[in-house]
Amino acid sequence: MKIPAENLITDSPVKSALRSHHLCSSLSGHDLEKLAQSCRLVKLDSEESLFHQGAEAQHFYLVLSGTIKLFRVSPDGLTKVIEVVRQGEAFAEALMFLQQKAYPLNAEAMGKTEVVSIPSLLYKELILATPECAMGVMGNMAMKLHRRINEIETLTLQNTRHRLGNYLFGLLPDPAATSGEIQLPMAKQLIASQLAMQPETFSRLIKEMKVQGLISVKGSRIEVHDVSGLRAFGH
Amino acid sequence: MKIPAENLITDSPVKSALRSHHLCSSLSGHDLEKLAQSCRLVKLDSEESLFHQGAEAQHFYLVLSGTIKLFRVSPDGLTKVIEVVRQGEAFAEALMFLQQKAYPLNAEAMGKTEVVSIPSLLYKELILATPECAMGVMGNMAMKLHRRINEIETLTLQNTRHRLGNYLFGLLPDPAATSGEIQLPMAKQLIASQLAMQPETFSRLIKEMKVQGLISVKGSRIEVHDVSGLRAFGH
DNA sequence: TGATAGACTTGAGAAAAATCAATTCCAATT
DNA sequence: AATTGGAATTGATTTTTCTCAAGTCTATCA
Repeated sequence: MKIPAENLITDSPVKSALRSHHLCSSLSGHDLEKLAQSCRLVKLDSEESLFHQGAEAQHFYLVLSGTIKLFRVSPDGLTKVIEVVRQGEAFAEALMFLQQKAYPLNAEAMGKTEVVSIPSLLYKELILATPECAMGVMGNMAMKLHRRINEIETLTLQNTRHRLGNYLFGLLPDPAATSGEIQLPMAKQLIASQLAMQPETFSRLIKEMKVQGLISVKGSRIEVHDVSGLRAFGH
Repeated sequence: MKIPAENLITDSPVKSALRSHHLCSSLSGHDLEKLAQSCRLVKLDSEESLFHQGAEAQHFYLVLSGTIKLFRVSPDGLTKVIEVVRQGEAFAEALMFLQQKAYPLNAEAMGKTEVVSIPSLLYKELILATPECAMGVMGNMAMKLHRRINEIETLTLQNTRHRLGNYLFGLLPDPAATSGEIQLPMAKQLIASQLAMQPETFSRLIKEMKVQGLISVKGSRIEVHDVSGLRAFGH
């Protein structure tokens, strides 16, 4: 299952984006190639429209860079934003699965944005051609769903201490051990925003953990000395 | 597509649970019947085990009532809770889709719990037999995913005002109108916990909205007078 | 090497939200 | 109609978290 280096180099951004998305990752190399050839890379300027509600839905989309706003416009001209789709996410795919023929909303770029336009019909054919592939897609979606549920559970934890403790605990390689080492997966401010707190609060809580002897920190590496203490952090 | 009343009456809890779950709702009446006949209703006492890690995975499950704890046990005996599955949710289904043969974790009831045990093999057969059905399942999963993403976005909104405003806004029948009426879908304390705030805070914020003239409240019905004000509540 | 920008940390005060403690309200039951 | 229990509201107080402002640290680049 190794991919030769030369393929990686000549890989188009479109193809590698497809490959890494959960809707396409279980396609065979051959099918992926075929699909990629029918996809188009669409570059949008800020506020440029991608499709309008009511238009025929023959494609679904994957955001390569930038952001897409999905919104509805009522008869009296007011708009409701339904969803904001960020890099790496797909949209209008539920539509395809549910056999709907027209887009029920508008899509418009927020800032310069690149999306991959994927032909729904071909995608469905390829997915359904092999049962393994269809199962693979469902499996990926099921896993994503479970992960989302966990994220939601973390966020509904009462206070910031709780959330941070829980988050760090989740990063431990072996949560059953009494100690371990964590590599933070992104900038601290980004983690803070994911956990719905300010960077300052994040920093202070980390310090508090240090003072309590639960952890020690070198840059983005965190050494956890007391796993159960970490879990209990903030009651 | 009407269901005769007598069917509804004789409907077993198992069958109606299956029907209303997104993994099964797109099965035909006939297939659903067939699947339901191969399912078992499993009643568990508190702390009773459903399956152990390493056991052969021939079923996936749907929680009818109560709660299931999914956890792993490390060599040194410490347990890590991976997920807590509540009423109405399925578990071990990702496993099935991904063709894994053994459960990678343990499942145990937290309090008296009823689950439906669904045979993976039969389910897969039925789902794959008709492309529409497979598509339907994927569509449902895609929609669920989008909904979760929205929930997460609501929860990462900075403050409680924001979250409540956003939540109420989402309940409006016509978000484009300047006013409208909302029926709260559950007890206020439950909504509060979903929005990660205390019931008292919920109550106070509702009052604040009333004072500002944005809404008026009669029990669980809320009349929204100023939709844009509601959206802007809390900046 | 020094300059610079961005990320991170720290402090102090303000604001938001939680907690604790009473009520009040409401619907179900007697 | 009175009783009761849970839900919801309200007030007072404490705690938590945010904000703003000032620094420090670190990596990169000329």
